[in-house]
Amino acid sequence: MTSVTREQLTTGERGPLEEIEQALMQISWLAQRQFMQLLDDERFRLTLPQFYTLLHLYQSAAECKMSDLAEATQQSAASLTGVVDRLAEKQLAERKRHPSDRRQVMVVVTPRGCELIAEIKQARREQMQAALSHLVDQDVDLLLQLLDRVLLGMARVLERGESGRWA
Amino acid sequence: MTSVTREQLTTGERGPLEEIEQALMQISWLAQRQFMQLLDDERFRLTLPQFYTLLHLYQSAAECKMSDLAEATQQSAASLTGVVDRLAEKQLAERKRHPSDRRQVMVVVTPRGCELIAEIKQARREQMQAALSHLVDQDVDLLLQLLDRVLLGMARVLERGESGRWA
DNA sequence: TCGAGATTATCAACAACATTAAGTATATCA
DNA sequence: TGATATACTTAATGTTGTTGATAATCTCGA
Repeated sequence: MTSVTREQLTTGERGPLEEIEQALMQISWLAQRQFMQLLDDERFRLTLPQFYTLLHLYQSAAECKMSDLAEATQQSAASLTGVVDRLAEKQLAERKRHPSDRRQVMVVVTPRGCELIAEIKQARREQMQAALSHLVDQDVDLLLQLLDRVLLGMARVLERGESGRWA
Repeated sequence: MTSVTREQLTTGERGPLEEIEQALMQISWLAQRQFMQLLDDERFRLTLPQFYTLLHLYQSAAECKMSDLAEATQQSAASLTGVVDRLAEKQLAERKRHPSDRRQVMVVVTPRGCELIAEIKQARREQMQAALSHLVDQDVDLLLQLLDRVLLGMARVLERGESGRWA
């Protein structure tokens, strides 16, 4: 547990934790912006919510309930309806009915959707490798371990945020 | 020497670089989603583009040209016009004329805007500390160094992307 | 000094999302 | 059966992103 000084509470602080926070947020913003432009390529023509929604379908083996998909991708149910509409129009995903509970709508990725995701991941890998090319193997392994732990922490915060709002 | 299977070459590969790429993109998406919800709090009522625009004004000491602001925040000039409109309505930023070149519009953050940014940074720090609380000091320093290098690499890719599109 | 061409920012029209509240269909259970 | 809960969609409004056109201003050569 890191100790917190009074200065950190009152003024601007400049502890390493805040620097990490700033670096992470800046990376997040830039990465999403870069990726948005990549997805806008005529080969793909996807938006960020469309991509992350399709990606979750691609990664989850079986079909996926709307409400689970909304929680996994951190979108509201109302937004997701429109996103899935557009994925279905493009024939990248399909809606099905749950056999026993007809209220539920199940979504699956189509073969065409799988292909597209694979192409996008390939393009993104090239883009990212350019950004990470100056890291040596040792750094890569270390960074990966640390990022996994950050991700774990963020997921945990999100879970807690479900019911009671943090902050 | 680790051997490379045929699967890694043809299908999804699973090298550490790709894992970093995936972890980074997932963190970016979640971080932006979390932060979007935080900014939606009644205390702030900002959107992500509004925040990052205001943040850049806050961090750059002097007033800022529209085109420079657009490049720094990675938004199109047309989008930025609307964003600055809304910041000005909320009295968080102001437009000025460049004295000698009257085509240019200079933007500055107001004292009210500075206060708001400070409050948001404080709230975000608390949120982020919850996510990073399980990292020990040593990890924090290491992670920071690595993130800085990632950021550097991404900025460099962005610069090159100005003229010729990557990927 | 005048006018052609650049530069800078804005506008207009449209699609995609986010949010909120209301609505519809289905399930559950007393 | 009827009340209530659940799962999803719809509708209304605001913000952002894209593209192409427009307006204002500057620069520079004739």
